[in-house]
Amino acid sequence: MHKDSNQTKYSMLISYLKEEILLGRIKPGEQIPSENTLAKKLSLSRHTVRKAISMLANEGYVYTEHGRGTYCADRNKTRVETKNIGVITTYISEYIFPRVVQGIDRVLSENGYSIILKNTGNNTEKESAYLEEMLEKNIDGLIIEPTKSAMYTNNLKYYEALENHGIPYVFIHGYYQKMEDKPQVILDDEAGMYSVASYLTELGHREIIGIFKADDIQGINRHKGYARALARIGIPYNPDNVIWFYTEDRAVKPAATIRTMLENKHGIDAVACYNDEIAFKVYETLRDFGVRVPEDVSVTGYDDSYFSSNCPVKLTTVNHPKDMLGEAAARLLLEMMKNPAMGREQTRKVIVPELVVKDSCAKK
Amino acid sequence: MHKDSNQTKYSMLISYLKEEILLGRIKPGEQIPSENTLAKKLSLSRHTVRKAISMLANEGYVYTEHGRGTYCADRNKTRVETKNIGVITTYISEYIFPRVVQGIDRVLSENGYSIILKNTGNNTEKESAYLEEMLEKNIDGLIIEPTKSAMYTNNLKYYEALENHGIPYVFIHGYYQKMEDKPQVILDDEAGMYSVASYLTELGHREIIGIFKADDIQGINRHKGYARALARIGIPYNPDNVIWFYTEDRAVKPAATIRTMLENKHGIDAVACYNDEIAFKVYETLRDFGVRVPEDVSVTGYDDSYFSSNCPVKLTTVNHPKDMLGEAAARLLLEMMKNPAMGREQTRKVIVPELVVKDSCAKK
DNA sequence: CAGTTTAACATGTATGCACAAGTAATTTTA
DNA sequence: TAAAATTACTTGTGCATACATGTTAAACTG
Repeated sequence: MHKDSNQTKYSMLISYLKEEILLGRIKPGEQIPSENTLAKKLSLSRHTVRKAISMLANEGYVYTEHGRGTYCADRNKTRVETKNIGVITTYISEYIFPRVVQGIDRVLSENGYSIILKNTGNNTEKESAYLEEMLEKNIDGLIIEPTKSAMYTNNLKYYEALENHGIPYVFIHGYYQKMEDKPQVILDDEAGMYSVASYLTELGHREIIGIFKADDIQGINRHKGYARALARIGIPYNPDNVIWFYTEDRAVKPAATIRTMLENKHGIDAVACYNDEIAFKVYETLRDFGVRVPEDVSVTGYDDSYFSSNCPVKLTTVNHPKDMLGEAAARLLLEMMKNPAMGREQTRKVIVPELVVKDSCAKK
Repeated sequence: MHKDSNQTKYSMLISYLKEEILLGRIKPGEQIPSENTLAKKLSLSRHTVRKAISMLANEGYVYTEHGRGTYCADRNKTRVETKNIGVITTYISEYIFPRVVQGIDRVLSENGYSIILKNTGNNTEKESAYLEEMLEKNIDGLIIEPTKSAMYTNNLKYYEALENHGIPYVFIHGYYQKMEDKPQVILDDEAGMYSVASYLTELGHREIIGIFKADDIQGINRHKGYARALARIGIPYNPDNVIWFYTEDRAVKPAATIRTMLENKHGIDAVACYNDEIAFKVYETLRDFGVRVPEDVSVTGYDDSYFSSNCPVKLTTVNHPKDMLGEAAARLLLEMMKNPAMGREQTRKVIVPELVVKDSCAKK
């Protein structure tokens, strides 16, 4: 420290440390001496050292961590915090979305962040537009439910841009297959459907119809769980027992196909449905056909929604830890913002849902 | 200074001064009390006061002049459009909230705006905190569903501050009685319940039980419509036929009271319920008691939600133009931002809901 | 040896004191 | 009366001390 002496002590210390950092003698991430060490070495009071360091922190040269120490910042990467987090959702399942957003909001609000909300309506072009808008808005982080997660996406460039800008993001509820190593919080759909299908086989059912959604990764995974559960006890996979539908079909196709099966006397022991809404429709179709649930046919739903509890025969289903999903995503994002260099193992969180047994299944 | 006590002293002082500035009680250019004055008045050390002031200076709220004093900065001069609109909602009716937000989002997104979302969980203190946060975030406008709209509020100062800063705001779904001339988009709850109750009287019913929520303005207004419809055809108002409940009661009290009435052979021709959820529970209670709907007793809901369509006997109800409500609020706000000097007549929008006749009512 | 406790050390909050230095109004002085 | 000195304020710099709180690694314990 060899500066003009008509300056103040703290400003001398500031210029000294600044120089060390700018000349690369203290490297980004490197710890600088503790306040007490500096004070002793330079014969200053701790207060004076502290003032210098706090001003350096304000200018972005260093950052402090309570209880650990003070570190040299990487000045190329520091951006202005907006305290806003982007949240992009897709097609809104009315009974899932609000709770997930609530979970996210709870955690983020506690930490002084706000949500900027966008809905894509499962429209890929809107997803592009909103990702671009988020980049412009200088958000501090992003939580996104991918649009048509089982299909091809050409929005990869936006995710790269986010990475280049050092803006962390977390997939929620689904992911693109090209990006399966990216940060994500998802439900184990395969395990969920596996437990449902296993439950049905254990009740003695063999002709188990499966109804799955074809354009979401959730549908793909639930189908896997279904197939695995049947395979486990040696039931050969029968494509005639599987009904696939798309977002656009969902109000008609599943119920109509079941009706056709009934008319054609296709053997049915049980129906494992993609979700409660489908299960509710299947229940109504069976009832209208004079088939009793669960005495003649067992039916299962998925999501543990109001469809499951409002159905005259309460539907056995799989719970959907909506709040937890949102909270977990928000927590992961907060951690990533704190510690930008998190390993891949730490950024994938899988929540295993649980079977909820109600009244719609019986032994064969 | 009346902030939470688990904060530090200097941060309490910071929030106090920030509030004074944001609410316009200290005006730009005005001198704030000297460090010693503040220290003495608040029983703090000068150092603590100094720390608070230096942080405020860093954030641009004040500026200091050596030897002269500390002054309030003019933050309006640095304000730019953020293209962000604040949306504050309260207790989340899961089946209403997402659609309203969707409606708001559709209109705002079309115009290049984004939503910053906050939920108060019907907690007045959270409402304060979020209003303050919105003021800090430099939003371009605000749509807010008031918390506990039938009760007293002491958040008026924040609305005044919004006006001082030239930030337009719109109440949605409810309003405070002290602020009934402020911009708002609401449903005509009185008219809605009036049409339901009139429908029931026209079917020949006379002993009409009414179930209403006591802590929302909606409940108060629906009760008015109920009373007016009965009065119209000369039925005297009978308090024994009216059941009041609170947010905390809602799962138990309405159904329990109906059960008691049945046990006491209280005459019941029809039950007009506050909403579909209540109506669903009432239906179940009647069914369990062996009372047929609609042959013995007619039941009506309100909101045209999934409860109405999932009920074994589809419930006659009143539609809730959720999307329209959100859209109307967003449009009104956009107009106000364009033309800041809008007259009062133009800023109040009342949407009249419509009766939706289904299967739960019959002639007497 | 895995799990817990403890001690050492980091930053964070808060107080007290002393004096430096800039500003503005009042008082004194030539 | 005009310039200078005084005085009473303001913010700025600096030191000593105390205890609170978070982190980490070494020591201890079952």
